[in-house]
Amino acid sequence: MKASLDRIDLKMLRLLQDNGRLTNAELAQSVAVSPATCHRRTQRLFDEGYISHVRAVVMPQKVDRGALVMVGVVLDRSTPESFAEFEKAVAKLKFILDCHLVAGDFDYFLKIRVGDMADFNRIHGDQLIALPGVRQTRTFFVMKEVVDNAPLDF
Amino acid sequence: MKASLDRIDLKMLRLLQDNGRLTNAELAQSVAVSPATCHRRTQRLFDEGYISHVRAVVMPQKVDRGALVMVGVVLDRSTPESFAEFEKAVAKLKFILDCHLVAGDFDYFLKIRVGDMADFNRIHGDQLIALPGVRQTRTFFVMKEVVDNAPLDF
DNA sequence: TGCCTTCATGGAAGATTCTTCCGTTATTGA
DNA sequence: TCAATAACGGAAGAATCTTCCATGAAGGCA
Repeated sequence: MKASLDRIDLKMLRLLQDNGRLTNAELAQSVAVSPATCHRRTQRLFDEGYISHVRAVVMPQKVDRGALVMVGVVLDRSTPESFAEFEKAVAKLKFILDCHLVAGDFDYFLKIRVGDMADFNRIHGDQLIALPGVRQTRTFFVMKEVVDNAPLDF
Repeated sequence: MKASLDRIDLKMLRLLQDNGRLTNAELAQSVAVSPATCHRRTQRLFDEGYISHVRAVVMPQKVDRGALVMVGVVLDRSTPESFAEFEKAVAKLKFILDCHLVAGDFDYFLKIRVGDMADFNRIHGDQLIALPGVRQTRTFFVMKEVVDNAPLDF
């Protein structure tokens, strides 16, 4: 958005996106500036919000969250209050990775991670269709994760 | 999967997921072990694949990738070769964040980030419908990102 | 029980890195 | 051209990393 990122900043962003554990010294060498300058620039990337946070990516299969499900949701009514209530309730469900208001045949798309299909069926019955204003849901079980959460290309 | 994670390992995973920049010393203090032990445990979490990588999360809006689109794809034929060819081609398109083979009305679901709708329309015409074996696509423009890529709850 | 093996832990210390200050250089605008 | 502003790299004290080693706990077995 802002053109206030020069070639060095962009390279730093890409390197940190690929490896958030890079030390300042390594990063400095990779972009050919001094550690002091690199430190200052990195700090700016955080301070000005170019990097929102740094996250260790936990392998879902290793912590019993190997099942991925996409769910399309249609609400009863298309009122702002109805949307707001739904979104507020969704925010409390920690197994929901994505929740996006979309244009098209659905109102919302959800991306959900659980242990297995049995888990999902229980959650679907207990918590999803119980969300406020839900008229119908359509479930798409993910059979193969071809690409999941790829790094941003910029 | 493996029950080889004790309470300390799990806490470390959660803390590192929330903040991948935690220093070893800080993490050690948070989970009440010595820096040496913490260092050894962290290394194990990486070596054994509990943490696949650490990533700086770049704000899409700041690098002109503010538009998010979900796309459902149906292929011409449901043969293994057809699927393989499609997946191979998808892997080369860097603007695709997610690509999942699903059960249901679609064959694949894509999650795509671009600069704006004009960008997407160009990409849709040039690259998406040109993917091998695509019979039809259905586009869902994201109007509001309620939750995007939430941390894994485990 | 007593002993041995195995394993995880914390202290310690040299090596590395971080973080900040400061003088210098490059860029901008009048 | 010249002054003002911003960005740069060197340097150094503080903090951290990384590894080695000795200690102590847990489990198996006679």
